[in-house]
Amino acid sequence: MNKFYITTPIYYVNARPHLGHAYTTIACDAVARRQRMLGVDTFFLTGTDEHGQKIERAAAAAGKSPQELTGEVSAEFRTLWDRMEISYDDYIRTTEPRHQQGVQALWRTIRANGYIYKGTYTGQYCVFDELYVDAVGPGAPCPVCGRPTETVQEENYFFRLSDFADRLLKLYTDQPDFIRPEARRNEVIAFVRSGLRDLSISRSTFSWGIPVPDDPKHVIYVWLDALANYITALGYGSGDTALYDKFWPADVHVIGKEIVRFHCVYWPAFLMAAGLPLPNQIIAHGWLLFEENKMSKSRGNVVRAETILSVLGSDALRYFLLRETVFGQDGSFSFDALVQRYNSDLANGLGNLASRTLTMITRYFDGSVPDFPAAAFTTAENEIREAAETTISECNQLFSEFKFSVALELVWIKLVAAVDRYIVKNEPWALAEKPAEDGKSRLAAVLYTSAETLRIATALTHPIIPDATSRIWEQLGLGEITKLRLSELKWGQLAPGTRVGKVEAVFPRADKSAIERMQKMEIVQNPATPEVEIKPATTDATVNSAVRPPESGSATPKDDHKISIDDFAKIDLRVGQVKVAEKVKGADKLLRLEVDLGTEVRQVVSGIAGSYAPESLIGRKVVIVANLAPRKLRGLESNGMIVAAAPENGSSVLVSFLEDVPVGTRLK
RNA sequence: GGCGGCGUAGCUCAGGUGGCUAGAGCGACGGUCUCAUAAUCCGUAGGUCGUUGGUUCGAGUCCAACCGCCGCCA
Repeated sequence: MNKFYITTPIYYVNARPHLGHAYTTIACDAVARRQRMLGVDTFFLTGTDEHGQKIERAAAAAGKSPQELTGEVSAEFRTLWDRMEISYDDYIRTTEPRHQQGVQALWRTIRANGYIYKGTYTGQYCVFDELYVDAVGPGAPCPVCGRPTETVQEENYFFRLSDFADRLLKLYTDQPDFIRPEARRNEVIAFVRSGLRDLSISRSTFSWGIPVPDDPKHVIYVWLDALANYITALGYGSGDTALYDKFWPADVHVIGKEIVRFHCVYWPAFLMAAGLPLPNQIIAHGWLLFEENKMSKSRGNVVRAETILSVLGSDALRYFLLRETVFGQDGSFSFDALVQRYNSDLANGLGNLASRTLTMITRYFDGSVPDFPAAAFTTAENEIREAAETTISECNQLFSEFKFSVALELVWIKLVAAVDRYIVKNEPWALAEKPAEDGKSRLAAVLYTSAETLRIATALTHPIIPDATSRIWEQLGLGEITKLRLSELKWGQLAPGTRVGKVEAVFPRADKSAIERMQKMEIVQNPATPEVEIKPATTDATVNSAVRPPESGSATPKDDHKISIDDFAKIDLRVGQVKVAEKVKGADKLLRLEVDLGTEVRQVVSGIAGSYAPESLIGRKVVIVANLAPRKLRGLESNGMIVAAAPENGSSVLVSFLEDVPVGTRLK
């Protein structure tokens, strides 16, 4: 069957799209585009994951309905993909009826096969990770994210994951390429070998999700919901399963390394339980680090793709991400490296080669690809030709292994740089001066060889840099590049007599100001430094350094703003525990809290109602400025204040501890 | 703590089963051409191959310990 089905994860809409999302999606797009160019019937799916308690709460905090919030963010993702020339064939949202219907059908099938039962769970739950947490007591932090967990007791449906350990291990053995890279595969095998417990697959403590069939008090666990998108988008569980019949199982699910377990353990088990075919491969890439640090919302160092798009264009971003990083390993991003790559590889490399080659054809042959006698094709030409032919076949292999960086490097070394060298050695401008007829035919051979190599390099890189290569293709006089069949690409297909178009730079050089412009845009649009809401005068470097991202530019504290340790010691920061929390009537943003400081219980009024529901705070350990002068807010006396980070989007994030700390402990 | 991985030129990385003078790309420095986007091309840069011991005629390449970094352990 000549088909290819590739997927990105569906992105969780609790965060705005950033470079990490772009990275996954670009890699999939490059592969999908290449498959289409090979003539394979290709289906490329992406979408958004929109259910769960986290979304429900985020929406409440933003004063929106979950539908409004998810609609907005989902649209943002889609807009970004369009700007990045992502050629997805379908975009699924888990809130769509077609998905809900498919998920419920999947549930029913698994249940009918006897793999779902009802049980009770008591313990800690991390809302952020949508995760039940074992082996920690009440109030303990989530081992994954460090956020406080909540104690819950609920009746749930469970999935008999424990039945699948043997079948999963057999799968990993029989299909060694099922999980890649190798390191991830080994981790998964170790995990499964250590024993599988049944998995809770329903929630009854919130309602933003897909109802469990025949028991609508429960909603289906977000991961079962989300993973199913890979089949519901194809029509599984609907009246029209034509796409499903044609494209399932997927050829490859591309994911980030943080969700390996869900895709390599749970998903195959769900499919086995439902009696459905398994995907052929799951490939996990690494993280994109920003100047050595993990990009994350809480660090405030998330880089938005839009910034790069607006300054350098989509090809620059696509090229950089796939060239600079080794797929599977963590990669690092910086504006500096981006601009350097752009200039050295794209502007000075491919762009300049196109420019000089086409200009010479225009100048010396009146804009028409020259013909030449066979005798003019010498050893030098033959070397280039052979390099082009081997590169074509090696690219096939490298792309199929997701080795984008190697493939691109190869094209640049074997084709782009080789032709630049070839041109200088053969000096077409000098040949053009020669009056003799042999000079003319050599000139023709040199320019034909250059143009033909340019054509092949353009064809091979089109899946990665679609925009510029389309334009080079047109300038070569070849029309629509999408009509090209990569499977038939070979040397000599450039027809003499082809009229080249108007020569225009496809990658204009970027100057240093590009870096500054991008940095400035990030700082304005993505206020990187959450300010610690103590008091302006106490924004001391020692307090702030923990949350200050590197290179936050203008935020560097000036010496004359520094304070002494004595100044800092004036602030009495203490650990307290919230005993009572309630809304202050008539005030949207205020909560009245009673906080136990060990020696006394204080009343504190805090403007965090937009970010936290009162009930979610009870029992939580917080940091209190204990010696703040009392102040009246809405008639209530506030004795102290709660320390929270205050990102500029208006929400607040309370300071908390990863380890347990006794109430009353002084911070210093 | 258990299991696994990594540490090679300023930067990013190659270096199956041990053996020519340890490589590539980028950057830096010097030079050149002029078709081209102040692009190209040529040359140079002399890196304890994390540390310390082993095995061996010979070790980035095998073994051990140690240091540092990272991943997985619901």
